Amino acid sequence: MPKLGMEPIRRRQLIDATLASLHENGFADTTVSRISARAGVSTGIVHHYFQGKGDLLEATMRAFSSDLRQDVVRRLKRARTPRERVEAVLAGNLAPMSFSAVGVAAWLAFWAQVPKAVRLARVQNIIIGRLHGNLRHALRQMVPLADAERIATGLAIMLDGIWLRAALRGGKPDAAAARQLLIDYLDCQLAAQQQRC
Amino acid sequence: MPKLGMEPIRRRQLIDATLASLHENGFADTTVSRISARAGVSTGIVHHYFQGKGDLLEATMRAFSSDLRQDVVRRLKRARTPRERVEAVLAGNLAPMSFSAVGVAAWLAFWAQVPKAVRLARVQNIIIGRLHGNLRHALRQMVPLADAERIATGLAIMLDGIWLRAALRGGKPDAAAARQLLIDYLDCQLAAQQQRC
Amino acid sequence: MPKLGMEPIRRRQLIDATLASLHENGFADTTVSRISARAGVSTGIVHHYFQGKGDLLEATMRAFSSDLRQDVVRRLKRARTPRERVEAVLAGNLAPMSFSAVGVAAWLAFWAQVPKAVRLARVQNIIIGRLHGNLRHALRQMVPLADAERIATGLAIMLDGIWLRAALRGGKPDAAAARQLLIDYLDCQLAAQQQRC
Amino acid sequence: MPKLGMEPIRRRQLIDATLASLHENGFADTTVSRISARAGVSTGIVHHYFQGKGDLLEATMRAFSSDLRQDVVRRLKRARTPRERVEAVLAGNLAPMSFSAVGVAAWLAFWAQVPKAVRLARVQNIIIGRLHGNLRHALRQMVPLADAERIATGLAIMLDGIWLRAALRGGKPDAAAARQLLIDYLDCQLAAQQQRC
DNA sequence: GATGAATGAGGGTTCATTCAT
DNA sequence: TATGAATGAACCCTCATTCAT
Repeated sequence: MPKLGMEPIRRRQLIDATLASLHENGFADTTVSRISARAGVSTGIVHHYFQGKGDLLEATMRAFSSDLRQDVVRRLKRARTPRERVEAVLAGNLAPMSFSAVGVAAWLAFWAQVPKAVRLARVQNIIIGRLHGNLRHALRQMVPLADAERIATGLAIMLDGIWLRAALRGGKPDAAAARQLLIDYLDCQLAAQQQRC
Repeated sequence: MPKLGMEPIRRRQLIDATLASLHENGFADTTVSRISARAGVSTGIVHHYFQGKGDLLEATMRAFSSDLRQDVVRRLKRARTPRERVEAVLAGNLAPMSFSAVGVAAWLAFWAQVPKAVRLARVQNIIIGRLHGNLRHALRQMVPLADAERIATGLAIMLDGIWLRAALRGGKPDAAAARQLLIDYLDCQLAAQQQRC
Repeated sequence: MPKLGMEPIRRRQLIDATLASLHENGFADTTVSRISARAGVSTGIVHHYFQGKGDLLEATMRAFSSDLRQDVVRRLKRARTPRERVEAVLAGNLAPMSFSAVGVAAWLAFWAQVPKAVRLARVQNIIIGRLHGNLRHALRQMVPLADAERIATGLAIMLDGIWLRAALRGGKPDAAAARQLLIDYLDCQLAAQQQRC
Repeated sequence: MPKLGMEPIRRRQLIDATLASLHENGFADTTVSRISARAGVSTGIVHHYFQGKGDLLEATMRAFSSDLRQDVVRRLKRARTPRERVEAVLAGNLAPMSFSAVGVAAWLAFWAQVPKAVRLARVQNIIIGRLHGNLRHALRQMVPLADAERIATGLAIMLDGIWLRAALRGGKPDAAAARQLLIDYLDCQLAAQQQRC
């Protein structure tokens, strides 16, 4: 008699083990057998719940981005003003759940695969699009469209730089300093825009 | 007498082939045999001029960073004012020689190895240190130290974000747009600082 | 459920194939692929059941020495007098199971690795120690300790010479002639010792 | 203008370097490049003075055995009685020049190649033949032929066992202890033979 | 559902040998 | 005579994947 409902459990186990291994071993040393060992299952199981290693990696990237997204959405719902919405997006991208040692390390590993892995590139595009969209939409209510576009791009790129640096430095990322840098950029740009009017 | 003086020639050939392969095949598929094939030599030659694959990769990273550095230094020499010096550093980091499709792709590949490759991490730290130092030093003559520090960090992180995005997008990087973003950030910060006085 | 209990079977298969290859191809040409081919399995399997080639070689040496030891122990159990015990040790070291064309060839190959392979040296030391101990203990009951020591050493060294010669000559070792030589040595020494009293 | 008469010098350099490497690195790690490095010449030179690595190894074995032989011959010339001649042969095989850490290590390495290297086997056979011949001839004048044969074999095999043990133990071989063992064997056998008459 | 035994292609690396100089 | 650049085959080993159980 087969155990029922194991699928979501096993998938999550393997995805978590993949994230952990990306952080601990790096992409090159994240093998199927290491992932399954960390998940406490056999190697064969990976191909039972995923089509292969590539599929597992893609699922991991999606799961991670989905977590991040949900956090941002939750924060956006609580935001009352456009400014609060911008800050909600930034805060969501710096929340400890995602902006962690494991998170940034895994994400850097994914980035490096994007240029050659079409499936991962697709996920990456969606994430970038969502981030830009969220920022643009909120900023649009504070400044003209062209400025909103420009500032959104600046914030998004700076956010990428922040994640990258966090991954390169290792250790627990400093969310406070990161937030400071972004808010500083935001304030400066908004002030300059005000002045031009 | 054997052929003499082949070492620098072969080393450069292999380094160039490595850069090309990182761009074309990605890090995972950059194998010794692919590198040597592209360089038009046998696989054995790699171990004749380098300690191994890891050594070749490190040498490639160093060579690339050295090229970039020389470009920056050359530009710094021509700069007359502090402002020109800041712009020289930025321009050097966006010059077509380094900020190219091949360059950013290779660099992303290296970034991904940094967390697990101590040797590459060392190179990376030197580069970051140099970039921050150059920016800080020039800015120091325009604004108070604390502000110089802050703006230098902002510019450096944004520069990383820009390279990352360029690598993720693929194709020829848009240096003009990148410069715009950085100059915009710089001007905005300098203006804000002026106002506070 | 996968096939269970394959480990001891496969290990023995591979160890036997290693012994055969050492005899047939010599140490230098005993490669993982030749061993696995002879065992009728893939090359990968070697690293499934052993840490690597070195581990397999060590395991082979241990298995061989263990076989030899068990034979000696069995014979020692049947021996009633000290003299019978000495002969039991010698006979065990000349029994067809170990003192065969394959056995002596493999053993010569191992000897040659001992000076540079710490792991194998360890095994070798244990074997030598056991041989000396067994001989000394039995002789101790026939002659004074100093003589027992001396005769044991003579027998052990002669045994090594016999195995070495057998390996160098090739073909089926001549156990009868070897036994003759050893018994001759033993008798001569015992007689001389008697006379001195 | 070519340097003349380099051949014997270079050959000897390479042979000495080979012996040294066999002792230091073992057979498996005695490569052409290590040998030539130790001899202070280029790798190509080996194939200039020898047909290849195998030829160099054979030449090394021959040179070593030739040295040993000359030492024995010199001692035999000085021997006045049959007994002195037996002892001369034994002493020659235990003289520090050959019976050294380097010598026994190199010799063990050669032994291991004998079963699969016809050329080396040939050299080995000559050496063994010479040793047996010398011993037999001297003993023939002291005891009946059958006994001379038997004792010569015993001494020769024990000598092999002694060299083998010395190689396995490492460090400087103990010639005195070895001589003791052989003389002890010789005396015992001669005494027993006397008695039988 | 789950195992882990088994495969075999492909990885980096070493090495004896050749050859232009 | 002597060099060392260059080759390419063969080495050990790792790995994603498959499959009988």
